This record gives sequence, structure tokens and C-alpha cells, in this order.
Amino acid sequence: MRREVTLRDVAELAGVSSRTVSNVVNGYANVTEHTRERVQRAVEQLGYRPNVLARNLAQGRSGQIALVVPYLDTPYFSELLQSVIRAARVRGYNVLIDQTDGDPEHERAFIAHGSRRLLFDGVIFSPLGLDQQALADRDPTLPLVILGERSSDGGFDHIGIDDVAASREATEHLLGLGRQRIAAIGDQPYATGEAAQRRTQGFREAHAARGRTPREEMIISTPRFNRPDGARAMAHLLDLPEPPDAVFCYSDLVALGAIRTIVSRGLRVPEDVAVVGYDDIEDGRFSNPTITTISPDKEMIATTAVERLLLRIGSATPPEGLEVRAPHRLIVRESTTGRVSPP
Amino acid sequence: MRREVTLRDVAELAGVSSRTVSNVVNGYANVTEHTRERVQRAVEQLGYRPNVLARNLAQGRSGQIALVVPYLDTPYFSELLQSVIRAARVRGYNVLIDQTDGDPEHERAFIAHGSRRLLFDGVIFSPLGLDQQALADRDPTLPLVILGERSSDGGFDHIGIDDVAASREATEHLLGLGRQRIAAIGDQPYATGEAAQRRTQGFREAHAARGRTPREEMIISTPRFNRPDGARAMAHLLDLPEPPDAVFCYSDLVALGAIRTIVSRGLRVPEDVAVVGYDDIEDGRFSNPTITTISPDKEMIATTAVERLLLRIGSATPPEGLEVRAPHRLIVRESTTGRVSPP
DNA sequence: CTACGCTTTTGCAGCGCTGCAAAGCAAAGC
DNA sequence: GCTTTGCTTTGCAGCGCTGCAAAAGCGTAG
Repeated sequence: MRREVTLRDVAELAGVSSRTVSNVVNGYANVTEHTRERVQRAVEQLGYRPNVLARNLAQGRSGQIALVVPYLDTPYFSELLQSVIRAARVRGYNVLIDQTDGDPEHERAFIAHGSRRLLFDGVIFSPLGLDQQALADRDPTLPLVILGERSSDGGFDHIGIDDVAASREATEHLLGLGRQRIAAIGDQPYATGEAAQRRTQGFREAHAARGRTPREEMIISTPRFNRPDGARAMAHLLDLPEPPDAVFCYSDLVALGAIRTIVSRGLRVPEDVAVVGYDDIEDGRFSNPTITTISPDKEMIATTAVERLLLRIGSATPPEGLEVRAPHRLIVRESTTGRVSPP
Repeated sequence: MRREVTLRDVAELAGVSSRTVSNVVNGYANVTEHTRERVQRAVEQLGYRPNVLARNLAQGRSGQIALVVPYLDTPYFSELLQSVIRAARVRGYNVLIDQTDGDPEHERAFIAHGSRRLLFDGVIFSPLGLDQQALADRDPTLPLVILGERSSDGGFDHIGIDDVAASREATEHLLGLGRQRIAAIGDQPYATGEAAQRRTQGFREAHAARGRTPREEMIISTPRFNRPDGARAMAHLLDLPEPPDAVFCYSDLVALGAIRTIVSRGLRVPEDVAVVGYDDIEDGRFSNPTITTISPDKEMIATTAVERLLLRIGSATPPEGLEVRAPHRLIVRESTTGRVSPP
């Protein structure tokens, strides 16, 4: 590969010092119009483009942030990724993706020493199997924003929606439709399942508010929040002596899997079983039936995450860990109320 | 942030030169066991981790490759991304994502001068609106692998499945089911729609092989390959005086949108309209009905793309542009043959 | 004992840029 | 006329690492 144009080359052509070229390129003040123009011309003539690597090395930063997610082929994460990339780009940052496959060991390693130093200046982390211990063992100098699961211990920012409230609303919606036996799919009654547990809590609270108690055998745990898990759990529920007439699924994928099972048994959604999902992924807006769901404000989550992270990166004394509640709303679609205008 | 441990620090502790530490860290030969051990100990004691940025600057490479795709929230691309990341990681490379939003100008700019120099050593590009001219104007020193659309002009590798053959098979499948009026959704009869046009060609060839001719009014163009486009096109088709009894959709998302429209009009899939998709995304395996589709070997595409790119990056004299045909197969599901075992 | 060839280790320059502080310079003030 | 002031420009060091070539060690041969 032929040698690239450097600052010095431009400086020579423009008849100034390389430092001045740097000043022009970076838009620093205090450069006379005359000088600026000459340098600009030289830059264009040579087709100079700054070497980002060298700049970053000199500045001691990388200009990149890492986004760590469990799975990339999960629509929720790919939609989030998209927004994060956009938000970061606007602010001059690149995004490195790291997919953990939900492996707690991978997550732990990542957070413990940032995997490869100086490859990124900070991390937006959406953990799955990260326990309190792993969090405590983290590299304390690594600027960190966590999405979803865990709440903050003060050293990082945490952004997520109010899972309890959202789940209460979702369940309340089903109760309001007069459903009698409401199931929940997605509980994770173990250390790393905080988010799932908050949803179960909301599920219970909604029942309690009406003086009812959910049937314990209808709260189904699943290892992940994907279609197969949803399909499997639903099959189990339909095999019960008294199958449910409604399900609250902890993700839209779970809901899609569940619906698949219901329909394949010749039952109808929502007539026989009403279904509510969670995440509001695009799939749910075009599935058969379309899915009633909890819609978190993903754009806001992504933007806030990037902003907070850059703030941490930028300040010598990191700000107090912030707990951010992103807004959410219940979007009612066919999977609970049926087709609005049948043909 | 406290100062990081450098090679020099390790050297001092181990009582050797920093160059020797570098040799040990990089596993170069010709280091005595004795020296190696001492250095190792020092490395561990100080918790030294190499500064990737500095290394890359010194080596004149970035250790990163870019993956440029139109949309990240499209399952096909996020599934591909996942495989690419995995393949690159194994080979010691990081992946930078760039989403073009299908903007031809963005694509052109990217390919013309690699956006930001030295941020990546090569590019895997899945273009949407890249015409021959833009390709010709590209930075010739940028190692490049293109997926999907365009065929190679010799200066880069191109990897894709045989669109014509695949589309022929898909259409033939519908013809074999005895369908009479088969529509196609997704044609793009303009310069940048090469892939779409190849699919239309296959569609025509399958008809021709049976001595039939597709109805021109049933070949519908769409700007993108997403759900809304599929839904819209299908609505148009169903409004025809003689609506189709089968549709070949140029992506699974289009198929999902089309199915949505069909069902919302009270028609049944496949009884009234059979549907074939393209891409084999996970959604299609869990939708109602599940989608018959053309399944490209994504894992192979990703792995080959990364391998070829690294080969280009590594060699001073770039290899001849390779045209790689990835395998594909038709996967038959409910959207054409109905439920296999109704309850 | 010197010479030679081989392996191991070292020193230095430099990747391309920016931080810092000093130098240069023109206009203003005494 | 000489100093002060304030803006522009410059030079140099250094970010942390590796390439290169020379130096040092070391065993063997002459």
C-alpha cells in the first residue's frame, strides 16, 4: 500500500508547521483566515485524511465505545444497537460490538478488564448472567453504563424501564378483559434473573390489586426469552388440566413462540388465549395476530446511554451513578382484543 | 484515570529491555526459557496488557474490519453480522459496524475513501444502492469483499448465492403445487437492483421451463424488502380482478408482510394464496404459518467473506477477484404446503 | 588464543498525531 | 523609541509500541 499523506506533507506544501495544520484540521480558534485557507487548499490538493489511530494514541483515547449484548440476532438488541450506533456516530464515536452469547464467564471477563485495553473508552453493557459479585470485581476505572437487568451500585449508570409497573399494566390489561386464568412465561427465579423477577412481581401485584392470586403452576420459567422457549412453555401450559385463557410473555419473541403453539393446536388468539408481549419489536407489528406489548422507549434508552457514557468518559471525577427510568407504554393490538375491523 | 502499565515498566521490573518484553508478549522465537519466564512473571505481577492502539500505529494496521450493511434491524443482516463477528474474532480481528440506511451517497462515500482512514484494514460490504460507477470510483487500495448484489469486476471478491437458480427453484415449487397465477414481490427494475433482477429472471425461467409466461401485472416492484412493502404490494395484488393464488417474495420480511395482508382480508395461507420467502430468517420458522423459503448458507458466507478479506489485507499483491457461490436450498414449510399434522 | 557463526538481546528511530510552552509578531501604550 | 499585550505560529517531546540493524554472548573450530 502506498504511503499515506501525513500532516507533515500538508505542512510542507502549505509552508507552515505541522502543528498549524493540526490546528486547522481540528478547527481550533486563533488561526488567521489567510493561513486557514492555504492549509485547507493543501489538504484538499493532497487529499489528506487524519490518521485516527495516531490521533487517538496521542490523545490517550480510542474514540470507540463498546456495546456488549448477549445476542445480536434478537430483534430487541439489534434495534437497540442501531440506535446506539446512530447516537454514538453523531457524537464522533464508533461502536464496537461484543456478543457474549449470554455466557456469564464472557461477561465477567469483559467487565473485569475491558478485554483489550484502549480499544474502547467505555462500555454500554446489557448483561444477562452478571451477578453482584462480578459487578463488584469490575475494573473500577472503566466508564460503564448498564442497560436492563441490574440496578446501579453507584459506580455506574443504569438505564431501564420500570419493569414492575410495566408488567402490572400488562397484566391489568388482561384482567380488564375478564380473563380468568392468566399465565406468565419468562420467570427466572435465580440470582441473575432480576429483570424477570421484577416482571413476575408486577404480574403478582396486578392480581393482588384485584384481590386475586395468580396460580403458581401458571408462572413458567424459561432459560432465555426466545421463540423456542415461548413455544415450549406454552405447550406445557396447554397441557394443564385447566389451561390458561391469557398469557403474559416476558418478551415479544416468547409471545411469538407461544402464539405459534396455540395456533398449531387449532386454538385462536385472542379468543381462546389472549397474549401480551414485551419489547415492541417490529415483528410483533406484522405478525398474525399483531401483538399487544409493552413498548420501551428504545431511542431514548440508547441516546441516554451514549450521553451518560460519554459524560463519564469525559470527566476526571466520574459522576454519581444515575438510575434512569425510561418511559414505556402498553400498545394494544390484536393478540388481546382481536381484529379491529374484520373484512 | 491512573497511568497504565507499559512495556517499559515490565522491562524494568524484569531487568531486560523493553524490546525483549515485546518479543515475549508477542511470542516471538529466540527467547531463552529463562528470560521468558522472568518476563512472564513481571507481566503478571504488574497486570500488563498491551496497548492495542500503539501496537497498531507502529504496525500500520488497525486490527479491525468494517462491515457495512444497509439496515441492522433487518434479521438477515443481524444474523449475518453475528456470524461475521464470530469469524473475525477467531482470527484476532474486531468488527466495526456501519449502517448506511441504504443511502447510496453514504455507500459511495464509504467505498470511495473508507470513511476514516486506518480505522479498519478492510471492508465487507453489503450494498444496496451501489452502481457500477461508484464501484469504479472506489479507493483501489482498500481490501474489499462484497456480499450479495453486485458481481465482481476483478478488484474484489464477491460472495453470494445463485439468485437465478434459487428463484427458479422457489417458483418451480409453486408451479409444482399446481398454482395458476403466481405473483412476484420485490422486483427492482433499475440500475442498483441487480439481485432483485436476478430473482425476477429465475421467476421467469421457471415459468418458461413449463411453457408458461408470468403475468406482467403480477411482478410487483418494491423500494425495499421489508414488511410494510410486502404488505402494501400484497394489498395491491389482492385488488386485482384476478388475484394471485401464490406469491414468490424476495425476502422473508416481504413474505411476512404479504401474509399479514392476506390473513387480514380473511383469506388463508396456503389454501387461498401460497407464499414463498427468501433468506430463511428465524422469524419465518415461528410465524403463522411458518414460511417456505430459500435458505442461503449464511455461516459459510460470513466465514468466507472474513477469510477472503484477511487474505487480501495480508498480501501485498492482492489476489484476483474471486466469485464465490455459496450454497442454498429450498426449505418447504407451511406457507406452501399447509400444516403437516393438524391437531 | 583468535576467529567465526549462531542465537539472543538491545538501542534507537519512528508510526502520525497532539499537549505544552516558548517564540514571533503586530498593534497599542507609556 | 521601547515595552506591554494579545493573538498566531512553532518546536519539541512523547503517546506505547515495533522494525531494523547492530551488539553481545556463547559455543565450536582452526
